[in-house]
Amino acid sequence: MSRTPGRPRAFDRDAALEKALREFWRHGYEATSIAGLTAAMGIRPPSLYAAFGDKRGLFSEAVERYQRTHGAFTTRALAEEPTGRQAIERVLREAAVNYADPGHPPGCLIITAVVNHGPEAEDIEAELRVHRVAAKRAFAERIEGDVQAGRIPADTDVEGLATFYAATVQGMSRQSQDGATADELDRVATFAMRAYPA
Amino acid sequence: MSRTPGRPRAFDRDAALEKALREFWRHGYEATSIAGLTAAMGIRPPSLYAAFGDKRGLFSEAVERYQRTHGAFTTRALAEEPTGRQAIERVLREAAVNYADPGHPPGCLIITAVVNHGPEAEDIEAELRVHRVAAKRAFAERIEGDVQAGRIPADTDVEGLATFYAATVQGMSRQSQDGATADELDRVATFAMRAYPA
DNA sequence: CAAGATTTGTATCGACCGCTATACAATGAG
DNA sequence: CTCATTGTATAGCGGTCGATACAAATCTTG
Repeated sequence: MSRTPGRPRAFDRDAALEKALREFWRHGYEATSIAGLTAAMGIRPPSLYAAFGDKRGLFSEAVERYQRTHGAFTTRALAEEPTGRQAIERVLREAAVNYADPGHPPGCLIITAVVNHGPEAEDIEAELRVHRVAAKRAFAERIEGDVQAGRIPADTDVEGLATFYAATVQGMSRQSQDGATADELDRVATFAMRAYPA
Repeated sequence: MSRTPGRPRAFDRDAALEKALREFWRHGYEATSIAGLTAAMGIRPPSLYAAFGDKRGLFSEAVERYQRTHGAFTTRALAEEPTGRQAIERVLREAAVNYADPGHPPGCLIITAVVNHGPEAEDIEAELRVHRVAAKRAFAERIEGDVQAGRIPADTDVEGLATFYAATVQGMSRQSQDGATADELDRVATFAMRAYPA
C-alpha cells in the first residue's frame, strides 16, 4: 500500500464540499461566486478547480451530498412508513423541523437553489427539477398504495393529491425562508394532513 | 397648455415597463441584466436610466405595476368575498389559472423574483417579503372574521391556517414553474380547501 | 540525494456586470 | 432663424465574473 505521488492535498475535501453546499444552499447557484466559495471553503481558486472541476461540477457534487445527508429524511420516510398517509405525514413533520433548523440555511436546496437564473443555467435547473418530479412521483406511488390497499377511496385523485403535497413541501420551504419557525411549519403540516382522504 | 420642452420620448414608457416586468418575472432580479432589459424594452441604456433611475428603481416600479395588474386578483378576492372561506378559495382558484397562464411567465413575481441573490440585494428581498407577509396577514384577518362570525370553531388555529394557505399559494407558484397546468393547480386548490375548518 | 508528480498561492485572463460621459438629434420658446 | 432643453446612440468607465498560467512548495519513487 502506498499513497499517491505528488504533493498531498492540504484541505479536507468533504469538509470543503459541505462548506460549498451551504453557500449554494443560502445564495443559490448563480448568486454564489467563486470568490464566496473559496472564502467559505478556506482554499484558493486553483485548489477548487483541481478538486471539483468547475463551478457546475462542484454544484452537482453538493446536490449529491445534500441528497445523501440533509435531504435524506424524505427518501427514508417514504421507504420506511407502512402506509402512504404515514409516509407523507412523516415527510411533512420532518421537513418542518429540518427546513427551520437554524444550524443551516432555511428551506430545501433542491427546491430553492436554482429559482432565479440566466439563460445559461437552464440545464442546472432541469437537473434539480428531475429530483423534484421524482419526489412527487414517490408521493403518488405511496398514495396509490393506499388506494390499492383499500385504505382510501378508489376514486381518489392520486396525481392531484401528490401535487398538493409536493406544493405543500415547497410552500413550507418558502415559508421557512420568510422566517417561519419549526412549530409554525408543523402546524402547516397538521392542516395539510386534513386533506388526506378518509 | 403646452407640452414639456425638449425632445419627446420616443418609446411608450408603460409598454417598456411591462416588458421589463416580464424579464424580472422570468429570470428574477439579479439574473436580469441591463442588456437583457434594454433588448426586451427596445431601448438603449441611457433611455432606461433617464426614464427609471436605475435597475433597482425599475424593479420597484415593475413590482408596483405587477401588484396593480397581474397580481391584483388576490387583493380583489380578499376584499370582495363575503366569508373568509370563500375569499381564500377564490384566491386559490384564480391563482391556479393565473400562475399557469402561458401568456406570461409562470408563478408569482412577488414570490419568485428574489429567491437567489447576493449580499447586496437583501433589501430588495425584504421589499418583496413585506408584500408576502401582508398577504398572509390578510388571510389571517379573513379567517379571524369567520371565527368571530361563528362560521368556524372558536379554537381554530388562525395563524397556523393562514400560514398553511400562504404556503399553499407559494407551493402552487413553484409547481407552475415545474410545468403544472391550471387544471393541476386547481386540483391542488381543491385539496387545500379540505383543510378549512367545518 | 535527484527526478517526477501534484498542490499551492499569486497574479491574472477575457467577458460581462451596472452604469455613464459625451456627442448628436429633435423638439419648444424667443 | 437661434437657443435652451431633453432624448437617443456610441462607446467605454471601474468592478466583478468564472476560470487559469505560472512557479514555488511538498510529496513519492529510485
